Amino acid sequence: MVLDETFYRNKDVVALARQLLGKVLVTNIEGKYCAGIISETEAYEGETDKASHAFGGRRTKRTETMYMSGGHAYVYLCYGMHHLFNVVTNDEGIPHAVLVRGILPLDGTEFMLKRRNKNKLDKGLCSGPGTLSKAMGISVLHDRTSLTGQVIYIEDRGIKIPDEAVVVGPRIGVDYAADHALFPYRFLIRSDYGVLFG
DNA sequence: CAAACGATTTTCT
DNA sequence: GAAAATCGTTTGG
Repeated sequence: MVLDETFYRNKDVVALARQLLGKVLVTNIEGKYCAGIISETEAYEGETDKASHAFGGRRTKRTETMYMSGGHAYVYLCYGMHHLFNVVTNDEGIPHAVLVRGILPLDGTEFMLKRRNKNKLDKGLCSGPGTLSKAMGISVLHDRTSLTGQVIYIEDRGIKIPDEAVVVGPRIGVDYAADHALFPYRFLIRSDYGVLFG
């Protein structure tokens, strides 16, 4: 089934980040169908989170997307060259979001390889927030896209990730957030957990 | 209006 | 392991 508003409006962004593991991210971009299992996420707890763009209730043209109601895409450019894909959560006015940092290729891998200029499926195809966006065809053009539409959405295909297969730890690349960078808001599927490729 | 910088990736040593 | 690539957003004058 396709996840709907009920899922995205969850008030606990950290719990939602955990629940996204094992869900399937689908894109229909440029007429190409691609899908992958979400394997790594990070929660960004809006106004109270130093690592969030919306810390302290900051509202700018860019961060405005995060104040939308849960179930929209927040995509922005990082380091001048990487498009990072986030899922906006909670109700309108509350800037919570989950950064998707990694997926495991499922469908449309040929398109992903082409977009990434690669020949064969390797571990690095979609293993970072920038590379997965590139492989899936997601760019800043998709900022504010509804995740309950046809272009980008997330499905539950019944894949369950047990707690013992999940690694929880501090977030990456947010050292500037001092103590908040240490919060255990990062979730990833253990690399040796073989639901997928064994 | 100018300057600094970042929720990163790739490449080279 | 280190460093470069690269540009929109944000911040300060």
